[in-house]
Amino acid sequence: MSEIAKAYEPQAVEARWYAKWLESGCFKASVQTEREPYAIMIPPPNVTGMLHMGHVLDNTLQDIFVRRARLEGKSVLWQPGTDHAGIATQTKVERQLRETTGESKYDLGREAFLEKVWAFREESGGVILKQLQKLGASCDWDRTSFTLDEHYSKAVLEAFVRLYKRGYVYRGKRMVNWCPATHTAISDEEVNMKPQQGFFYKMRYELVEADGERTHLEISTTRPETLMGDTAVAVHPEDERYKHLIGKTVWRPFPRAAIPIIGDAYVDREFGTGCLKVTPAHDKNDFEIGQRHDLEVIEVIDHDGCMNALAGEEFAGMERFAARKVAANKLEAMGLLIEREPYENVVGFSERGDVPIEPRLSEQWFLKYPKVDAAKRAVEAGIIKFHPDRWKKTYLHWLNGIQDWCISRQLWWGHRIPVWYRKGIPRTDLDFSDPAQVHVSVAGPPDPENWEQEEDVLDTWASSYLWPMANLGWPEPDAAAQKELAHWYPTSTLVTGFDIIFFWVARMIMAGLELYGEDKATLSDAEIAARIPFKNIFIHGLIRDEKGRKMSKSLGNSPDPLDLIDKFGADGLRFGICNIAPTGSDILFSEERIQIGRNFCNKLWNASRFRQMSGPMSDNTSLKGIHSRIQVDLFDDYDHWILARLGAVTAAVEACFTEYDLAPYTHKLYAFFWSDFCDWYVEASKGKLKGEASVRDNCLAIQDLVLRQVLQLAHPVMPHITEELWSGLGYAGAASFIHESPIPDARALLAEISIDRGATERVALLQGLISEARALKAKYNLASKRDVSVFYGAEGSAAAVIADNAGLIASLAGLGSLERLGHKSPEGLPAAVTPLGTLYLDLSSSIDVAAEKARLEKELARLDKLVALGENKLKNPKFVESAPEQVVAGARKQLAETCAQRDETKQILKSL
RNA sequence: GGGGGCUUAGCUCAGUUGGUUAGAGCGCUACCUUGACAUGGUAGAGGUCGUGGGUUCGACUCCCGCAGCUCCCA
Repeated sequence: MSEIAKAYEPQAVEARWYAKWLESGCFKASVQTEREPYAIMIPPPNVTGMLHMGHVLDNTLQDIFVRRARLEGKSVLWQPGTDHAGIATQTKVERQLRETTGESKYDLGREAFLEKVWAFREESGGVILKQLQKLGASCDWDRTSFTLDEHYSKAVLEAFVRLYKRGYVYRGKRMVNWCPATHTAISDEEVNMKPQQGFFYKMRYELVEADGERTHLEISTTRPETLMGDTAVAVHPEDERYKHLIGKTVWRPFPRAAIPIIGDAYVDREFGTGCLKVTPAHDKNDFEIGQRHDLEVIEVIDHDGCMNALAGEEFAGMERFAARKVAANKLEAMGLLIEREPYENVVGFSERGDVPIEPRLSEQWFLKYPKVDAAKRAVEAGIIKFHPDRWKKTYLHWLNGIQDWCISRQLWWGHRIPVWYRKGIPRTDLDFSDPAQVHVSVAGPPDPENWEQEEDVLDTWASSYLWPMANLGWPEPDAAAQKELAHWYPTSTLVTGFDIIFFWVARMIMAGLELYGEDKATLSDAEIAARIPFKNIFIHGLIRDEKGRKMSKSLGNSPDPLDLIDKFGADGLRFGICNIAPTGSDILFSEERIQIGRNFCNKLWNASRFRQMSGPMSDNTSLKGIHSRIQVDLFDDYDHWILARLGAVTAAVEACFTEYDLAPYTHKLYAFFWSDFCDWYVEASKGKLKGEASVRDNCLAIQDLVLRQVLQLAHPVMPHITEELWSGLGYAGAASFIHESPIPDARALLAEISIDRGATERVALLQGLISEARALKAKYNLASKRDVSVFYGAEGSAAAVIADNAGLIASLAGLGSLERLGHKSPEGLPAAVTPLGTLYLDLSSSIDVAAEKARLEKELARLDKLVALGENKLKNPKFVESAPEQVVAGARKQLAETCAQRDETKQILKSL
């Protein structure tokens, strides 16, 4: 125990305790079967990423959960790690390369380029984890995992091979989102829709054989550069204007060719002219129409976004947007362009390359999702729970419309797909069912010289979807890993943002259901429960700036969390961010809004310091010891009241964790500590601390109990300062940390202390009286005077309560004297009606009668309204009959009190 | 077009199965440096809970319609 410094300096305190925690192995996870297991797998941040506000929120929440679990005596694992972030990392290194040596990855070749990426990761790969430590994250760092680690890679390839053998993985030519800038397929989730200003081109396609008067069809499009790939024109089969033309042909202008007119219900008759040009190679919907009508697929745009030879000699090699203008001009020259109408449409942009994506037909690897029904069942039956619950709708909705997942990426940085093709056979001629031609295994073929490996790598999500299993030793756990799996799998809680429910959360669930255990077609609920990767999913919002905009580098609206830690302390930032994180979807961030965290740290610090200054410190090393110093027979009303409140806040915080509803956590803690304890209890204690030793020591013991509990309640959200004060106030025995003492629940906390409920009610009345007395003084500009005389007009029990607490009232309200009115006439004195009778301000000087009258009349009007409200309610026989007794009694009591206050106010008014 | 969410004080949000006279933080106003804390204290102003119906003794809360905002999917 040492003297608490005057000012709280978070930087020094935080660094010191974090180092001690690491040194003492406080975060180390170990299987202790006698304790309840609790495990969280960190959502792996990008290995080369930097800490941003989203990480701060996500990891603060996880740290809160695991630190609370440690306080509850559980056997805790928080697994850290990073993912390799295929496309993000690769493009970063490519850019670096281009800027430094001017080389491209092709100049270096695959192997040498990958060496560069590994070097980059060695250099910057640990940064984000170090930043998490600054935040106070209590991960078991010795277990830090990386998706390209040897053991992890093995798991990824094993999963691929198993899924392939079970028929879920296949190679196919399909429409994908192609990023022409980075030359890879990307997932739907990596496509951002942006409104774009363009033109709606109306053009004419001549009929091969005129149909009476009609010589052509008018067709609208935003993409004339694709017309060279048109292989049909579609109309709605029931469109009266066109349906007789179905089966006839029109001329594609260039390269000139006759293409069929087909009928397909996909066509929207209201949209444009009702005629749709069909380019199966360059539009997802057109491709599907093409499949239905067996249309030819002509690719005219290459992987780099440039036109190819099939588009015609004059277009070959031309960039696609240049080609758009040229194609339109050419149509115009041919007299086939009717108009260019300015038009805004929504275009998908590649998140990585920031260029419009090109729907493109390409050979890719796909995964048909396994265990979709079981994945739905798991959530519908509550085997996995979303918090808040409503996110399960989003999850189920997605699973209901699920489409095969394109898992291949045309990148080098990632898990190279474990498929080998026999040399000498053209890829297009391969028979995938023949193992002599296509080899699929983790180890590769025994005669590698005769094979060449698939060039593509797996989508990063197709590795991170194994995160919970693979980090605990799947698929080949050794003896130790088997114990860990048995202990911690399924993990307890996944903490993540709603934006990755689809591409991470749902996929992890399906992976677990399919791969964790034997190959089984259908699963019972018990099997589902054993295979799922986690039991609870805690979904939080995304951090936006105070105007609701997404945080981004280009807007410059994203603060550096490390700056914020410097400014507010890690604990301050954590408390602040947690305090403004509602269970809704977005969190509007501003520094102003998290100052509360720093202020709360300051308050906690100073209240602790004040305790130390208030009187001698006794032995605080055990809860039992503190209990033994508390003597209920010495309690006054405030002592009963504060302990009742302490029990209530303990139970409320516990409920936050059992119900996964963290929103009230910081709010309840703050309200209890700041208002109940500091503003009322400590203030009320000040007199007692100067009085008799037995009363003083009892009061100090109660403060010790409250502070001890508050530190433990607050520890999950503000670990450093609570650890510091835990030791500073002497709660730590020899070298013990705060989390090593199990947090008592409300029952254990109050053990043999029986709370007088009557006392807690009296305190509420006294608070009302004191507030009124202060307000009365303030109205006469006497707020700062501490020698004001006040009379009270109460009778009976109310008078007794006032008399019993006269000293306290005088001290809290700043009164020189508080006396019973007796026979003295209150006429002309300013008064305030309180729950404990009327107070009169003893003013020797004259008062502003008009102002006083106006004030009281306003008050009277308010009371009249309330009385009418209460009377009407009680006059209604149905209310009296059907409402619960308590509610009716409460209404009666309230009405009586309000009536008394009204009458009293009337009386005062009359006497003025 | 399909689905979700939101609408409560100037701002950001709470409000637990319907039950007293709707709360907090910030901001604002006035007063206060009183022996923990000005990152503080005391008091105060400020809301017909988006709108129109319905159910009920009773609706911020449940149901339906409408309006506005927002996100996701196509």
